[in-house]
Amino acid sequence: MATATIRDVAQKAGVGVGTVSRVLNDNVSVSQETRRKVLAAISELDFSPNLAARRLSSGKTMVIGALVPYFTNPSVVRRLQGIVSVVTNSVYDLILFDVELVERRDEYLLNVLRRQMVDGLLIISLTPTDTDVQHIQQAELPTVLVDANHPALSRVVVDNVFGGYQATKHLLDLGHRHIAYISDYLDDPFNSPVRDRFKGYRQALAETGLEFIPEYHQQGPHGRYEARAMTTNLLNQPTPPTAIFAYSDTQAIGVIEAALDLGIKIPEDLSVIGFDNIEAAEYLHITTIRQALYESGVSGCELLLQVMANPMPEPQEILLPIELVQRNTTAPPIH
Amino acid sequence: MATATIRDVAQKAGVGVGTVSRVLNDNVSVSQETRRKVLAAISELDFSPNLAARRLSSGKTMVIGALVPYFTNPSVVRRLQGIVSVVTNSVYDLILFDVELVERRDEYLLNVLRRQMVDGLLIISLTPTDTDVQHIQQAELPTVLVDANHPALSRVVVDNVFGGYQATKHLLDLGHRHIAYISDYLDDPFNSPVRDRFKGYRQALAETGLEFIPEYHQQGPHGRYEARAMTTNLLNQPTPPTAIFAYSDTQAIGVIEAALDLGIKIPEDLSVIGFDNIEAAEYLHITTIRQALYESGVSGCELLLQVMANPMPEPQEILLPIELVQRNTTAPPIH
DNA sequence: TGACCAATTGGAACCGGTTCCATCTTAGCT
DNA sequence: AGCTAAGATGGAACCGGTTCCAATTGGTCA
Repeated sequence: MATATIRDVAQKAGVGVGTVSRVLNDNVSVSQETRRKVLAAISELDFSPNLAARRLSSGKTMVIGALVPYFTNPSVVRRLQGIVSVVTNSVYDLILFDVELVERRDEYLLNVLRRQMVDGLLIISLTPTDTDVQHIQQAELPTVLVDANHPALSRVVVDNVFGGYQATKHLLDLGHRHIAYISDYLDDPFNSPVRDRFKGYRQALAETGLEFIPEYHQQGPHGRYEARAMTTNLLNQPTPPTAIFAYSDTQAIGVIEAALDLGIKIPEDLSVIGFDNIEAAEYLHITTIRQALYESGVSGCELLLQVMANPMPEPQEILLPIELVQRNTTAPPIH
Repeated sequence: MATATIRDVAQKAGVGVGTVSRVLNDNVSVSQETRRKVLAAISELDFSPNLAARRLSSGKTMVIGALVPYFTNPSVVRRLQGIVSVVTNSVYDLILFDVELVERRDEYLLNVLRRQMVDGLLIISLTPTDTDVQHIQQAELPTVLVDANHPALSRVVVDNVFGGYQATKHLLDLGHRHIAYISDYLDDPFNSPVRDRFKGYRQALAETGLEFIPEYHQQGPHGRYEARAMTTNLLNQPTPPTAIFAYSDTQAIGVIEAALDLGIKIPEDLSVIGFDNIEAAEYLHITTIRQALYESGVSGCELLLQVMANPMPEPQEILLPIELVQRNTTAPPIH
């Protein structure tokens, strides 16, 4: 069956197309009787308005976009789950843009902006440049950052400096004095948390009067295997660290595996603390800094819906709490 | 800036709108010189074609839909990651429909079909009813099932009966004779794997001359906590099982936690085998049946793209292999 | 040289909604 | 009774692309 159009409905109901449109969009003035007739015609023809046409004429897409980096990253997935839970209960649909290659990030953003693909945009764990922000503002697209920061955009963030500080402080409090940090590349322009946590790490060290030892900071691509390699580097040094702060739980798992390989006991010989509190951290009893991943998605999406409904003059910031979760991978050093 | 339209481009380039459209869609006959002029005008005006308009006039949405149940389920996430990896490298965008409530499943499907929201549809882990299939065929929407089965639709599947058989056989081969199965509700019409694996379980038992003991089958909502409760039920029986086959790794984790609570040692006192081989199974060294989750998403999406490009008269079936992964949660029974 | 054909191009019609404006009722008020 | 205002309705114009048809141009061949 060729799908019915609004004109078919109008004809069948004996009214004009404008009236049918009014019935479809409720709220406007249509008499009871007319509405009844139109609804009857609609159900008789099994009519459902064509989305593309509706979008073109109304200028609204009824779609929210989510720009995510590395959809394979468990913390990103968790945030997305929060987003999905909110979108599912709204009138919007969700379109997913996965940025696997940082070089293609721009392309995506511009594409989304210029083609009016979405009514609102969530950017996850990708710090936008000033140029990006300019583009966004020019396009007047409601946008919310989740786990990324920019003064000109609304955002849901966590105090990563404090998180890095807290993780390091925990190790210091246990008595460790040789504390390493393994992380993603510090100079990744789109990853600001990696720098913030590093800052917190150094603050805690400085506060205790410890010097920062460059050899104790290893950086590389994100991932379990990469973390494993970095850990081996660390543990083969003349004075190996007695504790390792990993930028993410995923990396902490790599650290643990490397230690296992080398016959180094955790937490007796080596303390490990991660970050994020992904599910696997719970299974493996990894001490970590919990951040509200799922909730960040929920809040981010709720904030976006608000901004879309009535644009706010000032960008909003929602700060989510973090918390040390002590489990079984940290303990005082032996000597 | 009000975004430029194709007519603005036409005017600036001194050509007709048809010509601009031809340039945009390549392949048709446009002279070198004209093409150059048009492209110049396009870049000068920073023009990008409006998607809604393109969709309306061409009838193509350039969007693929993915209908998934419980986006929080790790195996579903893994499949989706496979899908995303393929979609990202295609010209299509991905729209995600998360069905949290089974009752709303129909609503989603009909909505997607009738409003021509997508050019192709992937249905993950949701077995469609005959009525659903009728609707899909009526709408002539290219559709591929992933981890779900229906003879009239193309699909990517795994032999779940064999999987259940293999898991149970592994336990039998180790010498177990009291083997329980914990699973989702068997009568969930949209979850056929749960029944298939159960069938395999019973086949293996029967083949060994063992009777099926109803008390050894526990069913309930999917989840770690629910699995924990079911395990406690099992282990408190007069003759508790010496081995448990869990429908999913997530449930196997619940089983392990319950055993830990009760001071029951794994694998010495209790063997546990899961299904799926999600990442956590690797971390926790759970013996399981590996199915190619990520690959199922990849193949499913590739198959869909094929079907969309040139519709096939016959529905295709791709059967992915499964494999026993022996780790540390299964061993021979003590007595 | 004239007929014919292919390549190129312009632009109207169309996709199926929304929206605005003009028109027509009808009730309310003096 | 006459006038006004509010409510209901029809339908043209519009959103911004694609596509088809007709027209123009230039080249080829007999």
